Amino acid sequence: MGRSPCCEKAHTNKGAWTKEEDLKLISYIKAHGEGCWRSLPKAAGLLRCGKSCRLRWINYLRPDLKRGNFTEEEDELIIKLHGLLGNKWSLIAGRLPGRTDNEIKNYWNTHIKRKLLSRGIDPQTHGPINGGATAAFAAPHPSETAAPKASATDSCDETNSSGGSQDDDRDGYLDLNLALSISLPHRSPKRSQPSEPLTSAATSSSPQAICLCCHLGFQSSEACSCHTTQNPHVLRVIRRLEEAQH
DNA sequence: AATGTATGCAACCGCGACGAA
DNA sequence: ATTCGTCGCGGTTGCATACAT
Repeated sequence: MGRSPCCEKAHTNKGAWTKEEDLKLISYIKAHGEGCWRSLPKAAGLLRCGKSCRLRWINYLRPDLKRGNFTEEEDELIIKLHGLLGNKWSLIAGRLPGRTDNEIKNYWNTHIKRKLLSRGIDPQTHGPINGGATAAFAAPHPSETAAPKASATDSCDETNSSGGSQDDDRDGYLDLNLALSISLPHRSPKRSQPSEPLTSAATSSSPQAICLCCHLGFQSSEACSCHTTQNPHVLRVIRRLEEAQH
């Protein structure tokens, strides 16, 4: 039972994008918006698969991209977020306006890993390279657990009652806005209908609408800004966390 | 100047999640 | 409840460039 290919590979270009292809993609999206990626290439006159178009747009052509070097503040933010979220590059990117998950992932692998190693910090555990001492950013590492999404929430609910070193662990995050009101970069209309009831549920009526920082026990801190978010995607993330718990 | 090696980045691949039928 | 199509994510690859010898 094989999976059908995402596109007709025999008639698609691969590899680096040409200026002409870029222009076609940009002008099409400017005119029609980010619609269905699968049909976009044909409509735009591109011999590319939809995935390739999406990637090119998100990682390179989007007008709101920053480009350029990462600042020291961005470095530190990425390190902290990675300590909390693990290799969830899209979530990390959501906290860094103008940066893409791919860019951050590359930057992590080429720069920050080395930076941490030079500090004597293990880039995966965020703890000291030698010795099993408590990690510098000791939030449960999603990539190290069997159920990453559940672990993030479990760490909140369970450690709140069990105490432990949670308070110590939080110290590294207190200056972070962890209301993962992740401004997921451009969702397709199909998946983020403005008319979806999620918005209102997230902001007012639903008791389920609790931001991740609340889940992590930060609701009494300045880090929590769930009450300010209007982003329906917040609830999407939260809902998944909720589901993972049950 | 030529060659080898390291580095950085763009792009691809495979898989899981999700919604619609 | 199941299947199918699509999207998005994370890991990996491969090319271009920089740097060293």
